Formats: sequence, C-alpha cells, structure tokens
Amino acid sequence: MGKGEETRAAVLDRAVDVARRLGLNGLTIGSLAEQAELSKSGLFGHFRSKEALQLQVLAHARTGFEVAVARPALRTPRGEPRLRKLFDLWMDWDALPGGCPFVAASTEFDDRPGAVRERLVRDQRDMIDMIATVFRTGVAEGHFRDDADADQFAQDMYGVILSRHHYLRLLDDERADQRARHAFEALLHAVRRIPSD
Amino acid sequence: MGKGEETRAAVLDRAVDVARRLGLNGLTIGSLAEQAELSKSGLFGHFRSKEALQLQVLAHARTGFEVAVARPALRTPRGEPRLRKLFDLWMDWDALPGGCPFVAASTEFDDRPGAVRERLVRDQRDMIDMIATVFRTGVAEGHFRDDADADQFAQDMYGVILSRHHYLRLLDDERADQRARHAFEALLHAVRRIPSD
DNA sequence: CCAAGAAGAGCACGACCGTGCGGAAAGCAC
DNA sequence: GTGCTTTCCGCACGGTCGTGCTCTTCTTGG
Repeated sequence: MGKGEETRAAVLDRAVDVARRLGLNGLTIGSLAEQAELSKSGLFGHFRSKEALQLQVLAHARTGFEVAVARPALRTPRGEPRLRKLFDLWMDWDALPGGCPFVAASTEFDDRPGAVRERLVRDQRDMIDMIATVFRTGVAEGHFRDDADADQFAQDMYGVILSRHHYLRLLDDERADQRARHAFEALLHAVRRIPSD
Repeated sequence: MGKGEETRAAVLDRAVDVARRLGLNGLTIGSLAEQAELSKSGLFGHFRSKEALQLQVLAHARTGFEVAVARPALRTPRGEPRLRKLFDLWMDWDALPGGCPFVAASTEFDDRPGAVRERLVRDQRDMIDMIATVFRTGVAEGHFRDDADADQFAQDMYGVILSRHHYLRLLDDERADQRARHAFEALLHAVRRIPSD
C-alpha cells in the first residue's frame, strides 16, 4: 500500500466517525482536514469532489459493517443462531459512538436525489436483504415456520433496531436495549416452528 | 392577528415543509427568504437568530402534530379504537411530503448539544409518551392485558413507524405500508386480553 | 387622517464553504 | 543516487452562510 492509499484510508476512518455524528453533510472538508492534520487542498486532492468523498465514506462504512456484522454473523451456524448473532452484532454496530452512519445518512438523503442517495439505497437494501436471507435459511433449517414472510420479518427487525437507535441516542433511555431485545424475542417467538409456552 | 404574526406564520409553514425534506440544518435563511418572497434581512428580523428560527419551527411542527394526530385521536373512544386511530393518523402524518420533521431532526441533533436538541427531546418524549398513555387507558378499559408493559409497546410501535418511514422514503418500497399495518396488528394481538386464534 | 411604531429592503461584514492552481517536498523505481 | 511521480502545502477564487446596520414603506390606533 503506497503512501497515498495509507493516508486516504486514515482520512476515511476519521470521516466515517464524523459522518456517524454529524451526517454526510455535516462532514465538511475544512474540519476533516483539521482532524486529519492535513491542509484543505491536500486532503481535497485525494477525493476530487465532495460528492466523491461522500461516496467513499459510504463505501468505507459498508466495509466496516461487513467486517463487524455481516461476516461474523455468516460464520455462525445457520438458522436461529445466525439470526440472533446478526441482531446482536447489529446492535453493537449501532451502539458505536455516533450510531450507525447509514441511519444518519438515510434521513439526510431520502429527499436529495443524486449519486449519494442511489449508493445509499443500494447499501441499505443489501443490509436489509441480508436479514431476509438469513431468515430464509432459518426456514430451510426448519427453525421457522415456512409460511413466515421473510421481508416482513426484515422490516420488523429493522424497526426494532431503529426505535432502539432513537431511544438510545436522542432520549438517552437506558432501558432501550432491554426493550429492543425483548421485542426481538417476541418477533422470534411469533415465527418459530412450534410455538410453545 | 397583526401583519407580523401573519407573515411569520406563513414563513413557518414553509419552513416546516423544508425541514421535513432537508432537516433543520438544510433549512437556510437565504433559501427560506426566497421561498417566502422576502428579503433575507426582512425574514431574519422575525426570528432573531437561526437557533430561534429552528426552535419556532419545532414548535410549529408540534402544533401541526397535535392538530393532525394527537387531538383527533383523543376524540376517539378510549382503548383499542383510540390506539388504532393514533397509529393510523401517525402513519398519515409521516406520509406527508418529506415525512415527519421530528424524525429528520432527531438524527440531525442527537449528537449536537444545545437548546434545539433539548426542545426536540422534550417533544419526542411527549409524542412517544402519548402512545404509552393511550395504551394504559386501553388496559384500564380491559382491552389489553394488565401485565402488558406500556413503555415496551410504545417503543415497539414507534419502531413500526420508523421502519416504515425508512422503507417508504429511502427504499421506495410500496409494500412498506402493508407490512407496517401487519406489524401493528401483531403487536395488538400480543397484548390483547384474551389471546384467541 | 396623522403620527408612532412595526415590517421589510438594501447593503455590508467576516467566516466558512467547495474547488483549482503552482510550487515544494517527499516517496519511489532503476 | 538520480530522476520521475506522487503527495501535500500556500494561496486565492467565487459563493453562501448567519448576522447587523440604516433607511424606506406600510400598518394601525387614536
């Protein structure tokens, strides 16, 4: 890895941190340069426009998600264990300082057409589709009822994550975690093969 | 109502629209003045700072929520009917162009301390507490199990609203509504007095 | 209808934004 | 170690931001 790639990666690390807290618009070139201890133009040279920077921040964040959430989950046994692991890791990922950067970016760009929005839609769709896919393998394993709707489950589970995100970050409610886990258990209970208890 | 109040209200109407789409930061004085057909300084005179403008936008949006959601819901018979009405109206409110302005503002300000954030926390807490309160009257009416946790229900229901918000606005998924209603029915089913079926 | 006061326009300010250029300094291949 | 290439800085630009001043125009109470 040449010098260029090295500093670019370091800058992107900082940039994702900022994007978590302030979003992709709050991410300004001047302040980012300051944090990275580079001159504004020095930093700018690595990305040829602000939009390109935002796109690379998204790509970098996506890689982080894959490393911290997706891949470890997929290394867990198929079915319910994998789904649980996915949920747990996702919660951890969203509990990093600033929260999930995709959540912040989503509300920022849901009404701003352009390349950033398109990229964001793709990433979010992939992330959410992953829930549905993992759920379907759970059906195939016989853990979940085979008349259960995987897309319904994905939307429900993402709702649990999102409300916990808001409760935790805006309302500072320390019981948010516990309630989110309770809600997830209820979702699982509703789709289990042989509902007991 | 004097002339001042009149134009200020008109400006705030436009401002809430903008805040729905672009958030409270995307809301810029110059562009707002343009839309309101006022000079920048003419508009600025009504609010003595940008922060004051943002606070008044929040207050205006809250009034809108009360008129469109809270009050009509409270005019509906207590218990499950009222809770259903609350959910339906909330969904309509969030389906207005740009979506619920509080959702946009929440992710923007969850990491920006200050008066705006504090006001936002108060408003959001009130809105969500309303769910719990309506739910509790449903328990008192005998519609819901009296061992059901109202705060848990509130967080769950808000999650349904939030995930629908994302699916609808970012992902353009037209089945989001249907799934949200299905999820709400499932929530109701789980807390009903005598679980049947 | 007239005067006091409010509402709004015009203009300017310092700060920061994203962006570009030219030169210095560092990294790197041979 | 020399020479080319990449990396980075200094500086400047046009534009927009929030804010404040002064001055004109309108509204409104008596």
